[in-house]
Amino acid sequence: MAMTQAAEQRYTKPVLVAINKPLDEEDSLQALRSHALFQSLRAKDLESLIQQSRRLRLGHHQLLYRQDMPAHHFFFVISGRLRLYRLDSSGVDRTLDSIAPGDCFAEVMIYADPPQYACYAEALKSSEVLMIPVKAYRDLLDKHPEYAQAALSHYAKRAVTRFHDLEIMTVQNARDRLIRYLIDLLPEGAEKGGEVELPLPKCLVASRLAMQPETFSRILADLKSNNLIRVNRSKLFISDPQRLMSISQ
Amino acid sequence: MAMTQAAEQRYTKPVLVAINKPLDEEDSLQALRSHALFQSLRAKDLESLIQQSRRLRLGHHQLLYRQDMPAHHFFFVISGRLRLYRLDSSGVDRTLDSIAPGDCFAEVMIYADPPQYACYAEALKSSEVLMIPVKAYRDLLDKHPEYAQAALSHYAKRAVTRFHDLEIMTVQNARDRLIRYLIDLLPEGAEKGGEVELPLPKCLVASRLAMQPETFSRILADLKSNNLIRVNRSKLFISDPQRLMSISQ
DNA sequence: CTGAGTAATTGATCTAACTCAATTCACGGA
DNA sequence: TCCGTGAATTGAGTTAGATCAATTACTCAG
Repeated sequence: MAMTQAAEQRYTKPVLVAINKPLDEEDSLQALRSHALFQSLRAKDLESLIQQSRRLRLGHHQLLYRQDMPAHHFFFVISGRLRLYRLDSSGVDRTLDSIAPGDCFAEVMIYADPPQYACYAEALKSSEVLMIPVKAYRDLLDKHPEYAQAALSHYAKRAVTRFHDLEIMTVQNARDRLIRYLIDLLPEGAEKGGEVELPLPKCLVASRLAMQPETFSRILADLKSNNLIRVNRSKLFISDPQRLMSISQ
Repeated sequence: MAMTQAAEQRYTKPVLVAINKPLDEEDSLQALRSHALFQSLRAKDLESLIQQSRRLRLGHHQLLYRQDMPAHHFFFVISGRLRLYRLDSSGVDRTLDSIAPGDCFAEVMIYADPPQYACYAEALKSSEVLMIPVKAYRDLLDKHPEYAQAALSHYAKRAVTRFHDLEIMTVQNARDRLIRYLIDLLPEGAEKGGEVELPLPKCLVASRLAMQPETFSRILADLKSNNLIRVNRSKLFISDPQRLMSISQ
């Protein structure tokens, strides 16, 4: 797709350049403390980890890393939003994941061998991320094996999520993939219905679900005309998830 | 698909019934010792874990567990082959993974909450698996946090694999998904070409790749007529992976 | 506030892949 | 070894979704 090839050109330059901003005045890192990977850490250890990290500010569409780059850091999103995507030889851009504040990404690099990024990561709007050295976290776990529990639990969850994502993609038709994707966006226990916000612009959700933007648009229009959803920009209201699911078969 | 609905009926009964076969005469468990999850375990601890486990013999098409069943065990494959699949409301059977001897599966259940299987598991031919209590392994890690390192590494690898599987499925056309799938089956460093064996019957590979068996068959026939592959039963010879990949675009 | 550039929508083809159907093949069990 | 049942293949017809094209609507930077 033209868009990302443009991005390719635009950001050939200095990926991973840190801003040496002090990290003491930390209200925005509150969320970090409650993340599964860090919540069991003693204050002192977390402090030290943060000291070794750098805060990065990313502009709209700015590239953070490329696929196959050696991976010396993983990331925690402080604010904004990012996406992970792959680019293949013919330049087709396939979106694989979107990442919200409070999430970690590329954290599997802590134990990857060889440690290199499996995809591109770019900011979808201006964002701030914490860039944590893989080595620092590994050293911490080596010194305090008891911290591994939380990490294990997090990794297991991650593997389950990816498995579930794969499951959706084995559904053979575009409409049903989209329906399942939407239902997964609903918060836990919203069987009565609710509003969901697309974590990506529509054309990227389409890419994530292996369909064309036109197809995405048409399916949404169709669901709308059948009163299965109400659409307002990137916000969708799903009144009856049961019925929506039953359409999917 | 009719097949698995039949399986549904055939095996309504006693899933997870163990055979109390002594596990001392262990040559076949050699592979277990070299698995990432167990290789760092001291002999005594591994012994104890095995003592708490049961060896299960599964017949052709026998169901091991169902999706949504509470998960008190995870599994190591001693011999044979299994597959993981989902069944949706309309009875469509979607294959998600195949598992070979030496592999573990459902091991993410060790840290899942709630611990319940995310899919069905059935033997593709007569197989033997070791059924390991989740609690036993957790207790072991609680007692010996130093063992967590290996587990973390394994889980990270698993997450990366799933991510890669997802990546293939975001490819929009059937032919290219199949080509990438085949190339991934090639052993590391077989750029010169080589033989791969399909880990599943063709109709299940088709399901895994979200296409119909007919489509799978036609694509294979087409690749064959273009001298891109040679087919012999479930064995495929790929003479020039580069060229195959370049067809895919 | 305004305009440029991208995203979203909608319409009109076209084609890859699905469906249905019929035949051949191969594997597992007796 | 043979037999039966499900797997694989091949053909014909249909359709979901891709592609191409044109318009409208947002978004963001100046």
